[in-house]
Amino acid sequence: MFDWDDLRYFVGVADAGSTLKAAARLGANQTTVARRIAALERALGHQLFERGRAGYRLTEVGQRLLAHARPVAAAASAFAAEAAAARRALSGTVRLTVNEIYSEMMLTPLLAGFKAAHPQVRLELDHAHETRDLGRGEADIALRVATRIEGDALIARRIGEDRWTFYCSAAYAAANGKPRDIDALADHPLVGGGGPGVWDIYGRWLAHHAPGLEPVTLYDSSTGLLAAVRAGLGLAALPCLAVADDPALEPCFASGPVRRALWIVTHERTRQSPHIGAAMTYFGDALVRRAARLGLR
Amino acid sequence: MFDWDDLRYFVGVADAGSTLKAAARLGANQTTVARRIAALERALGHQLFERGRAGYRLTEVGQRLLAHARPVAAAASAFAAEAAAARRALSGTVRLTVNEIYSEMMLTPLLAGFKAAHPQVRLELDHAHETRDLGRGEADIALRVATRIEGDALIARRIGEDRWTFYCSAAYAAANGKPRDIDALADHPLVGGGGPGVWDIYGRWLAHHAPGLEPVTLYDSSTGLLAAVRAGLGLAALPCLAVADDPALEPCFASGPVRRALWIVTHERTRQSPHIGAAMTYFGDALVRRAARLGLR
DNA sequence: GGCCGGGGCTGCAAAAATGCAGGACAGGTC
DNA sequence: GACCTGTCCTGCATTTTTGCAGCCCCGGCC
Repeated sequence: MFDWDDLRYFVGVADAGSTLKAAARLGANQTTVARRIAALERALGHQLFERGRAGYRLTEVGQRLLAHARPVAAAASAFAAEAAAARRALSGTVRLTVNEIYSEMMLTPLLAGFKAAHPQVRLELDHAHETRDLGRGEADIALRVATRIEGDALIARRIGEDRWTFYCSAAYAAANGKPRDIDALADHPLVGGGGPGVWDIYGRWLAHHAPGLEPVTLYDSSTGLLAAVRAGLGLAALPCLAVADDPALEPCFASGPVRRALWIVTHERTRQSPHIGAAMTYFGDALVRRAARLGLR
Repeated sequence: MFDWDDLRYFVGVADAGSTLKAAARLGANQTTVARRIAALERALGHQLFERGRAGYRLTEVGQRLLAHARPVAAAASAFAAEAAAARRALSGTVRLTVNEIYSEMMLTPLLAGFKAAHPQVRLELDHAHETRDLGRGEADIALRVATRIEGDALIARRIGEDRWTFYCSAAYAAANGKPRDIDALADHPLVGGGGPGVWDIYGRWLAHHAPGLEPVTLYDSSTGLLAAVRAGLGLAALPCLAVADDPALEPCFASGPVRRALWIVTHERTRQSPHIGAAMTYFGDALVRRAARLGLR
């Protein structure tokens, strides 16, 4: 019987294209990766990869077997996520996943209050770009933008509408004035990027409504994007819920009708845990109040 | 990250109940099994088992995680089956799974002819009691009893009806006479068993139609059951398709109306392979002819 | 044409996993 | 009460795996 752990290397090398890159990603040594692959090939009786100077390329058999190795990898990572979730549940930790652009302005000010109200709960903020699977236990609570939340056993509470508006810094507005509509946008420099989750929405809107316009700079993080706008580098479309009360920013004009809303979401199974329930209530209440204050119900 | 291979030991110990039994089943040393479990617990940060004098008992967390470990094990064994199927395809091997009671009389006489017609094909006969999953590549061709074949991409060819009749040996009939119907059955000794697949059908029929009757002997294999009937030990219900042309056996009376049929089945994906196609045609044709000869269309 | 970087392979020493033998212990059995 | 049997754990020698340090090869670039 082959070593199940070798499937990790199999998938890793197939995805990375070389044992060197795979080793870096898997946190192992190139030699080890090459040897695990060789061992797996010996055990299975198949050559999985074609060795070339350019790297490891899947053989036909390898390709076919890879399709069956992926489910193993998926199941193994689901197992790991479940173990992590159980560990959090036992240690009173709550993992909250949220795009960082919403995190800084909306969540950070609430953390001290939450800590004071629930001193025994440890909070982990997860700003990963990927969407976490709550059903799998990859996170306990998520802040999500969607028209509505779909999922087997997800419990979602609506925070408020997710309106986006073009913003510039107060200093920029004083020096250059503010555009009043899309057509005036061409006379102002645009700052783009913000990472997936922001640029997905913002960039797609730009491409659709103002096809000629190119941002002068692209940031890969939303903190960078925000900092650039605050520093007066130019304009960017930003979610009102997150930045409407930032005194350094001034709204120009709304970027269109609102279809989406921001939701706070958890999983039915994990909501029973008192820590997670407490966090849902605390952050849910506070965020709903915030949305009402900003007129974004 | 934990070692995926340790999940094999996790599931093994959970099922076996002790590291010693698990080690025997997994073909490893008890010490190794215990140490792999300890390593997994360390990596996951959870105690999976309660150690006691009587063996390893799952903790609550262990139970919960076991439910997520099983899918990994299932995916891994599907991967192994796929690799084995690919190996067979490349080496020109065909694996045919069939209950042994059908195998001896129906298939064995055909093997020499098949070998002569297709000398390059290696044939593996699999008499396992479990049903093989053709979709997973656990076998290439199956002989199955069913009212109809259901499955995603299975190709099934009907051989003939699966009628069952009570048989005894010619010598037994000469000495004791033959029962003409169910009611006369009580005056004759019954031989039971035959392993799963035979006793499932035969035993359930007995329990339903002749509740008081107990077999004098139970065999766990169908070769044993057949040999006992041939030796004149008593009567047994047997599939006509398999034994109707056995000169040593005499039919008594049919055990009921026929709902099921015997099918030869393969998977769409594997049928493309010339070896498997050749075997399907050869055995399918020969078995259909046999069924027609015995009047069991 | 020399140089550099990505990639793979080999030899060797260190580290880890494995199997074996032995020991302990609880629960039956004669 | 002596004696199995099934179970787990520990210590030690052996085997296997791993990581590191070189070394080779090839293609692109200055």
